[in-house]
Amino acid sequence: MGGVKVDGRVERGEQTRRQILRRAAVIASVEGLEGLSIGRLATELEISKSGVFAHFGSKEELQLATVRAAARIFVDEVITPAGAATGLARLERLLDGWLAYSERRTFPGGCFFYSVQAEFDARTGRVRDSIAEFDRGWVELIRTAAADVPDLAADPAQLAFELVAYLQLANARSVLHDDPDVYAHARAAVRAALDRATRRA
Amino acid sequence: MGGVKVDGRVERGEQTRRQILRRAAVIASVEGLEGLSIGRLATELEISKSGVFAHFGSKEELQLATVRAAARIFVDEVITPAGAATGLARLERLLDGWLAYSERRTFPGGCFFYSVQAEFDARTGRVRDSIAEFDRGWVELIRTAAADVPDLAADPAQLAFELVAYLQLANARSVLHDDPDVYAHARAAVRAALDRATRRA
DNA sequence: AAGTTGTACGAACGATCGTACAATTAGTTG
DNA sequence: CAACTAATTGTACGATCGTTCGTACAACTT
Repeated sequence: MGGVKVDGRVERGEQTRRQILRRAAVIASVEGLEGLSIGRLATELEISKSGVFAHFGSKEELQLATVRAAARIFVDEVITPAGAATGLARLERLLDGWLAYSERRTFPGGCFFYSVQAEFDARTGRVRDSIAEFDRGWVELIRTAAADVPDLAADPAQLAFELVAYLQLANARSVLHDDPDVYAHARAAVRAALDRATRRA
Repeated sequence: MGGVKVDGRVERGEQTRRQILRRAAVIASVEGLEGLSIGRLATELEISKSGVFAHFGSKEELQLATVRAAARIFVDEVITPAGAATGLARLERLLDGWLAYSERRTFPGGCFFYSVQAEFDARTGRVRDSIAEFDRGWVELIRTAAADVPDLAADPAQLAFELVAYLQLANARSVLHDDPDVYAHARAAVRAALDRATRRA
């Protein structure tokens, strides 16, 4: 497809940009999107500070681009692997995929979005808005997946709330206490909730 | 008693200190404990920057004192009101008390500890340790209260995990989306979980 | 009264923050 | 080759950060 125009300069620039954003997402999952600084990013990547800055034009744009980059990683690691499954299988694969994504520390600070949500939830501005929108989409995805389970004996929205709660707390407590065992609690809670919601009357 | 020694200077100092910490907890629930700056604190309270600093000697000590101050508020608003209740009533009062504490925005950024946990969970140091210890104590309190429910038909640790998960997600989503309705989801989830765990075989 | 203690202050420190802009380098064209 | 363009750099700025220091003053002790 139209990949004929290959300007080596632009290509290199985009690669640098990807490299910056990858590192930015890693840092932000630990230090937050405010703790993420352009100077530190430059030092760690051995790029000039102005070189980093030029790619985004402002810190807010860097933060927004970092959120988008993390969202792509999230989709690749959690949503895409669920593939074309339907019904209960799809819901299970999404939940299992999320727990695995959190547990394997795709981001060193645990789930990127858990970190930045808590950081920006009480603020205003475009960064908060983009984070909130992503969260809405994720919960809506789980709710829809739940609603697509045949003969569901529960309110999909209520079930989605409970399921997402288990995932979030497992991530939070595992990071805070260096305790991998909480994932077992989360998996047990997920299994029990799905059993309840799918057992035939 | 023994409150006979009343050094007016010390008294005034302690009042200033309390005033600083009250504001610090409010700010930190929105901006985080790192976003909390001594200069801003001084400006808002109309105290000199060095005056604020002198009370703590370092930013880390200010952060630690802020965590302790927030912990006292949390105890006053959530744990003390549960009073001397026992069994299921105690567990219910703790959970309801927490949801009310979050919902009424005792701290403008929602639960103080949710905010700072997410901020410090992947870091190291005394601030993170004190936050982690507080969280351990809270979950342990819920687990113990659950274990004290007569004829409990569930593993207390597992039940505590699920209950705390509902509380945390309600707080998180209500702040992020300015949506008070999530508390209804949390209350329904809590009620259902307690019903399940206490219905007689 | 004189001396001591504790709080609060103002000024300044070096470091780092985000940002601006001109100069430079590397790659693409004619 | 020169002309052009896009990515990157160096230098500098004003602001703010946490921190240090010497000082002022009120309140306590003797």
